[in-house]
Amino acid sequence: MQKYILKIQRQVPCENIDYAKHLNPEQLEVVKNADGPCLVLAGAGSGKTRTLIYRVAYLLERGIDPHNILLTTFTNKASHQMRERVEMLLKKNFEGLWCGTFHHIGNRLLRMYGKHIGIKPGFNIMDEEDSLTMIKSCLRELNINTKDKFFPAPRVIQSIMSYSRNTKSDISDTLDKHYPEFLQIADTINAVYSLYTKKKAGSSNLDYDDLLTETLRLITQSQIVRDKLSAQFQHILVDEYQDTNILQSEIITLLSERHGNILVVGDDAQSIYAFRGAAIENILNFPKQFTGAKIFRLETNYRSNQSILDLANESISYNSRQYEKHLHSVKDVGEKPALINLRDPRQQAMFVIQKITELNDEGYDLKKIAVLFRAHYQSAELEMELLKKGIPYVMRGGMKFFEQAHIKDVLAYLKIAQNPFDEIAWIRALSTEEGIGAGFSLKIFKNYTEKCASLKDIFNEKYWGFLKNRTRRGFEHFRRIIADITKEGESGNLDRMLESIIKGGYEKYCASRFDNYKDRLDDLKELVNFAHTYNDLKKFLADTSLGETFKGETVLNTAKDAGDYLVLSTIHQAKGLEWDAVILIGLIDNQFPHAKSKESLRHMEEERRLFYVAITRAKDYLYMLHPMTRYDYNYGIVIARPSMFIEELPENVYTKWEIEEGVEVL
DNA sequence: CTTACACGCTTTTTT
DNA sequence: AGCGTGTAAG
Repeated sequence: MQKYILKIQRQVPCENIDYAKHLNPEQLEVVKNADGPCLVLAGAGSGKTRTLIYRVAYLLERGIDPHNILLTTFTNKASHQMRERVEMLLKKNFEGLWCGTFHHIGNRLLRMYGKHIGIKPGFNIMDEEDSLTMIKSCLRELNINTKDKFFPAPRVIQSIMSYSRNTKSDISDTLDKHYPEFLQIADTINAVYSLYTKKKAGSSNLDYDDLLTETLRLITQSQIVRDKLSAQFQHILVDEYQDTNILQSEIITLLSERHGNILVVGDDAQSIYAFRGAAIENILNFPKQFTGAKIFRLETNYRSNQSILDLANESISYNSRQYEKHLHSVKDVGEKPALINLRDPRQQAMFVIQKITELNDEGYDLKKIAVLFRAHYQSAELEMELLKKGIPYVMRGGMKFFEQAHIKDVLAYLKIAQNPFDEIAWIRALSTEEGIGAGFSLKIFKNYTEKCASLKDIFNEKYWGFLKNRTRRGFEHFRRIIADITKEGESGNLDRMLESIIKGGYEKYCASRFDNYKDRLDDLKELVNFAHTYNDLKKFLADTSLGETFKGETVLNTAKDAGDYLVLSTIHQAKGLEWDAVILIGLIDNQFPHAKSKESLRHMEEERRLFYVAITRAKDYLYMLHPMTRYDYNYGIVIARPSMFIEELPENVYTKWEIEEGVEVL
């Protein structure tokens, strides 16, 4: 073999960006000197994203090739924004840049190199619901009596398995630490786990957790791949490091083996994902793990006024385990956060409405205001009032576009075309056919896997004699659709494939099954439009499964046409965002902190960090609301105590407001 | 075997 | 209040 060097022309490194002008000295230090292992402790609102973006731009300007940079983010949205901002800064596109969530990066690596560890590049990705369906079918197959009151619900089994995988511990460990009541059935759960693993492999499916565990296995087991990748990634940058888990930290450790340029950014005070396996130890132990690591601190807050920050600092000081920080604001003292006691959730909703109306009149667009809460159901009353008053709003999170039944039904057919042994997809698609329900779907799929060698064999009559009447007609329809999409698929026409599913029968099914079928048909049209931008089925399906959004948030009908709308969000979803005014609702005991978190100090401290995250979203105004009653599904309306996160605060960090009802005659 | 309907149980947070 | 399971009818 002969080596041939292809010379790649690069622009001469020249500094176009005036870094010193755009960044403060703390940030500048990071941008210019973050070589080798580096930990950046970035307080809330300290411009951590900005710093990362400028660091990437700086590297690119110095001639580092984009494909040698790996930048991981927490959400898809964040990754798009980062890429965009880097491109805006340098006025150039960087296609090659590796930028995305760990799950995305894992997906990409496994498609490219999975074959080294026996993973087919055409694998499908299961979302949480798919994985739950598979767990249920495992339970059935193993003849486990799930009706026993004592037996954990499938959802619980799912979280046990997922948690143990994300923390790299075995099932019994997880049970011992977090679900001691199920310790005695560890064997059963292990049996479910191994069948689940087997089924997944058999149907060439990866679930979300696999995207991490298999990526780690890939670079652990294959020396060739590890060498290649660790040579490639000259610079690795990780955002939100406080919320990474042990798998993720091992992945980046291995990937940085060769060059050692690993820059992690985070704030231990904002670690809020331990419940799904995030290891706050990653950030706490980073200096120990990488001896000689440089530590940077970003302690200037550009977001909140000093009063809001004082309250935040006071609150977080009740937590024991943390890095020492001294966050200070560049803004004035500003207005003290308001603490408001309301009679009940309804009065709370009325207060919110009046307050946002006032703020609106003062010149704050609705978009500058957010209502935040611990859990989705806390927003029910408010949503009703907003609808009544015709105030446009957007609920962040909630049901995602690609998680809706009608979207998943249609995509199931495409998944079969992509990966003909995808059990979940078969069952899903078949179940939408008339005359075929849960029972026959499974029978048909079993028959297919046992007798057929390829998808073509579904057209071979000798295998399908056992189907009669209605079921047969349903199956024939299914075959016709498969035939159509296979044909369209040959020319790589994704939108035509979708059209043949929708027009070929799903439309009718949709109308008969859903009463809001018109909205759903509109969604399907949008799906077709979205598909039009793709020419690779694999990529299209991966993007849809990983929750790549194309509409941004689900904008409610009321808000669709009104350019301005209020944001409603869980605190988790509000991470990384900011608003001029933040209204925190439902600050009551058992809801926030959540009842289940009171069992251990660890959980309590995580809840307090969540409270900290909520407070530090606010720039100018912060309203903390606690109604005196709440609705309990066992007892009906019950008295609610204020959250301990409020009660523990000294009274000088907030202003108490008294509510009096005055009658306004219209 | 499918479908329709009623009851009862549950509700944290999510890539 | 909504979903999933359980039951009875087609």
